[in-house]
Amino acid sequence: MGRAPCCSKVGLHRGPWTPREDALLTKYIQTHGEGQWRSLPKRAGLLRCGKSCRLRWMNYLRPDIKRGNITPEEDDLIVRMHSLLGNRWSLIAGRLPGRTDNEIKNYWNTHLSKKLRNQGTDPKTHDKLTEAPEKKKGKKKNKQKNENNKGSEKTLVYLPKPIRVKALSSCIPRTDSTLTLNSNSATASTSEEKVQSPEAEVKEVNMVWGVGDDADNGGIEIFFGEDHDLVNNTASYEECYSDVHTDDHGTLEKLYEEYLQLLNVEEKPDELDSFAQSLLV
DNA sequence: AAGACAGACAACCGCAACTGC
DNA sequence: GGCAGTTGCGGTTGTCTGTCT
Repeated sequence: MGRAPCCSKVGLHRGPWTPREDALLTKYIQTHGEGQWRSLPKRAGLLRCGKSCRLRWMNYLRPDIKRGNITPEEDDLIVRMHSLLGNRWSLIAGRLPGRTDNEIKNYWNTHLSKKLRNQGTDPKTHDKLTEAPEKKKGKKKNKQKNENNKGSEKTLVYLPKPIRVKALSSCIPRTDSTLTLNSNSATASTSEEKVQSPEAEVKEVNMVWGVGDDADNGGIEIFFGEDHDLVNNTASYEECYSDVHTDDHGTLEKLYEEYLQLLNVEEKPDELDSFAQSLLV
């Protein structure tokens, strides 16, 4: 609180990135790896704030990013994930390999919310709209954005604060994981990102995630980690190093089903119910 | 052809969570 | 436990581009 925004320094570039800036950033990260965003611009010779560099890398320059052409299957998965998770774009993006939270957020705001509205579904709650689909507004654009919430009666929907997934590994690529589940736990395996350094040994690590007791807080926690012993002993997982092909409708379908399973695990109904409620309310 | 408008999406901002001291 | 620095997330805004008049 009260801290000055990191981009407030005068003399720093803002706005669209130039190819040269992209090249500098990419080259630097390929050599030195991600992180240290605050000092990165200076070391990379960029007149940008660290935040801007991080955003540019995460959303556009990372080698594993897939741009454009959201498939109908992905489209469908996004809608259904949104109905489960709400505006947790990073969680949704994490289940769509190669897609970023920003891209999904934009896609939602520009395409999907309209599409749902036209289908008579409230894009926020995924309930059926009682009124006819909103007519196309006339010509006000940006300025009108803020007005939208003023005039109309707002339905208050309680959404719990987003829970931050505990990262037990310092560098887990969010967008390149395949989930495999059994009935007791959710596990995932991931091929570790290779951007740290061209010289860096490419290592492949099994990543696991699951739901467990959070004894400290008396609740449930979701965790990610590098090893299966992070999951309870009964956990099993399949080794899966292959890339995820999101064109594969079956894979996306499976991901969604697995989420549903996660929310319906029978072993700890009370805790999981509350967990599920926290996501769904 | 030119201006107005709307759509799309890249980028920014503020804040919360995390981390290390 | 408190504080300050860093990172990540979601909401919002700015700008570019295509389409319409």
